Order: sequence, then C-alpha cells, then structure tokens
Amino acid sequence: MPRPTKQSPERGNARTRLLEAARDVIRAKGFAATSVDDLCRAADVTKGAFFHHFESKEALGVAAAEFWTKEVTPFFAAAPYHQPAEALDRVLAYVAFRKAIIAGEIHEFTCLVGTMAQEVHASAPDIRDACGRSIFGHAATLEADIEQARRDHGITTTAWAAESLARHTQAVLQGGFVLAKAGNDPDLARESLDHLDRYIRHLFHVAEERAA
Amino acid sequence: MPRPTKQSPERGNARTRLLEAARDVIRAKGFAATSVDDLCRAADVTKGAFFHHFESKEALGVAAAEFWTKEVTPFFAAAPYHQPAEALDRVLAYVAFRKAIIAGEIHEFTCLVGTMAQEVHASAPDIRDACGRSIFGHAATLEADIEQARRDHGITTTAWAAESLARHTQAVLQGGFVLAKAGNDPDLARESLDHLDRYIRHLFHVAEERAA
DNA sequence: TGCAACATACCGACTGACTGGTATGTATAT
DNA sequence: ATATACATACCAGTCAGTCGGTATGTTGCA
Repeated sequence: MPRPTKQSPERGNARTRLLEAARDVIRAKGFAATSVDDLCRAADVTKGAFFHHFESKEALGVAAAEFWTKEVTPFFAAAPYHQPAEALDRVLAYVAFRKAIIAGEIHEFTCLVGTMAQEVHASAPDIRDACGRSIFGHAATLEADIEQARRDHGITTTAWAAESLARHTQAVLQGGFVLAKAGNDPDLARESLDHLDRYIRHLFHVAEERAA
Repeated sequence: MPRPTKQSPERGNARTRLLEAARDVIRAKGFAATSVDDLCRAADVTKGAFFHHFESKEALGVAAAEFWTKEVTPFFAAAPYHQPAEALDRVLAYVAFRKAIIAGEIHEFTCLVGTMAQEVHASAPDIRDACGRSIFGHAATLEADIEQARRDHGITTTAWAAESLARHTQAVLQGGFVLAKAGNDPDLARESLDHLDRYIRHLFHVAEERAA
C-alpha cells in the first residue's frame, strides 16, 4: 500500500518504520507506557504520518501484532530445526532452537505479542485477539510434527493431544520470559526450556542423550 | 505505622485500601495504564492521601508487590496441599491446588507480580526486583518438598535440581496465565498445569493414576 | 488534670508537562 | 487533476506530583 518516499527512501516507508519502532520500543517499555510521540521519535516520522497510517494508537497495536506475525512466520519457517528426518527430532530441535535464540538483552529476545496480550487483555480486545492469533498460530505450526512423532513412537494415549503439547511449549516459553524479566536473567528462560526438553523426551520414552 | 482513623474506620486505613485497589486494578489494566486517580477512586481516598502514604507511583508499585507477597504467603502456607504424608504427594497437590484456584475472571486469578514484572522490567527496576523477590521467594517454598521427594524416590540425577524444578513450576504458571489472557480462556492455564503434573510424575517415575 | 506542642492522616485545588488525536497545508507521483 | 504521503501547529483532556490547609490523636510538662 505505501509508496516509497523521497524524504527517507533508505529506511523504508513511514508505516514500516513505525511498526519496527513499535516492535522494539513496546517490548522494552510496554504498550501503555509507549506514547505515540515515542514511536514517532524512534521511527523519525511526524505525528501526522502516524495518524495517516493508523487510525488510533490501538489500531497500531493490532498492526504491530500482525507485523510481528509476518516477521516471525518466515523466520521460523526457514529455521534449521525442520531438517531432521524424524519428526520427534524436529520437535526437540525446535526447543533447542528457541533456547539458542535467547541472546542479547531481554527486550531483544522476548515476545512482543506475549507482552502486549498480558498488558491489554482486558482493555483492548482487538489487540489481545491479534496477539492470540499470533501465539496460537505459531503453536499450530508444531502440531504436524508432534502428531507424526506420536505415530512414529506408537503413542496412543489420549491423556495429551498434539495440539495441547504445542500450546504448552508456548506457555513454557512465555513463562520463561516472565521469569527472565522478573529475575533480570536470560538463563531463567533457558532453564525452563531444559525442563520442556526433558518433558517431551519423557513423553516419547527417549533417553536424554539422544541428539536433538 | 498508620494509626486507625475516625474518618473511615470501617474500611481499614487509606494505605491498605490503596494497596488492595492496586492489587485489583493493576491486574486488570496493567501498571502503566492504571492512573493514580484510578487507584484513589477505587480506594475512595484523595490524592493527598495517596501521596501521604506513597512517595511516588513507582513506590506504590513496590509496596503493592510486597503487599501481594504478604497476602499470598500465609494463603499458601495454610493451603491443604501440605497435608499429604509423602513429599511427592505434597508437590503434586501443590500443582493440583494451583489448578483448582483458577476460577472466575482472568484478572482475579492471575498474578500481580508476574504482570507487573513483565511490564516494568526495564523501566522500573525497583518494582521489577520486588516482583522477582515475590516470585522466587514463593518458588523457594517448594524446594524442601521437592528435595525430600528426590531422596524418597532415590533420584540422584544432577540433570535437574530441586531449586530449578521449583522455578519451572512458576514459569509454567506464569506462561499459562499469558496464554489464558491471549486466548481469553482460563482453560489454557489449566491445560499447562496438566502437563506440569505429568512432567513431575515422569521425573519421579510414578504412574499418572497416583492420587495427588 | 489541663493544656501546649507536636505528629499523623488526610483533603482537594492546583500546576506544568505530556497525552492521543485533529485540522490544515504541501510536496510528489500518476 | 487527483490521490497519496507526509509535515506542522494545535487542541482539549489527563497525567503524576505539589502545596497549604485541617482534623485528630499522642506526648510531656506543670
């Protein structure tokens, strides 16, 4: 929709710059504490540009969640955890990959949509739902491999379903992020992924030494 | 410190009323989106009273986290999950208890300090640290039972420590809350606790049918 | 016992900075 | 000519925080 502009063609259009700023600033400060002016400053655009592209701050929140989805979907689709031939190995490689990309500052590796959902769940249902679609949509990308792993390993229990385990991986991730923030230590997020890895191996009756 | 007052002795003093209001309003709206006036209105006190008791909004945030700790500590200390004779049963009963108290509206059963920590982790270190003390202090109350269960069941692995598993229970809880908010469905929090229960049983090599 | 001196607990009008949002104007591409 | 993509100035409301004041209880001394 937006055309390239001559004012700052090297940095993309104002809409994209605002969404990138939202992704970065909101993860650090939260949605409510991030003002429209903060975003304009970070994106180096004026307020007129902001309200040209977004009808309201809440509309930007929805767009930011959708932008996040559009960024992470190809990122995970291209990630190396899909390579193992066996489905369970792909699931374990996913967990290992999520652990590996926990690096740098906390606001850099944590999840925009988890942060926003927790903050606005009651006051901005549109943003909350966009965040929900992002999280559960991502969880759904794990289901096929989990289902295949169940078949491969002859798992027939109805105690847990692939869909449920997929969601649980996201809960552990989000919870790890909360603890990492509360303790100001990224290792706290990694630690819970180690437990998740061990849990999944238990579910499929494989030893911990098996390579992911 | 505060003495009883004649102006409104029936509702407790202004400080306590403000902390109760903070506990309830911040869980629903988030810290940044909750204004001092919101809290004064909810607590039925004036702004003068607010700033008489709290030097700043941030100071209230710290006090609210500490108030939360002081409320939940006796609540969990008196809970029935301590009754089983065997340590592992107490740990499993804790998970079952956390699942059982997920009831009512989302903002009623979710965790104040998890919510606040996620929101202010970078902008208000004092609040973040108070939240961290609350979460990790609560986690620590589980360590003795987990350690005892390890001994009872002859678990000698160094792959996971009692301290780490205790923290992981909190991560699963916090992550479950995030998913419940994003999906606007408390069942999403309960679901992850079922996985946690199954994980712990796996770790101690006990069947799922064992009563908690 | 009485009373001055003080401390605590609150009240609510006020301030200046900042908020999300708007109105209007202009440059550029088609 | 018209639509898009901005820019600038501005607005009314809200924000955290301040300040002078009052009501009520406590302390210590005569």
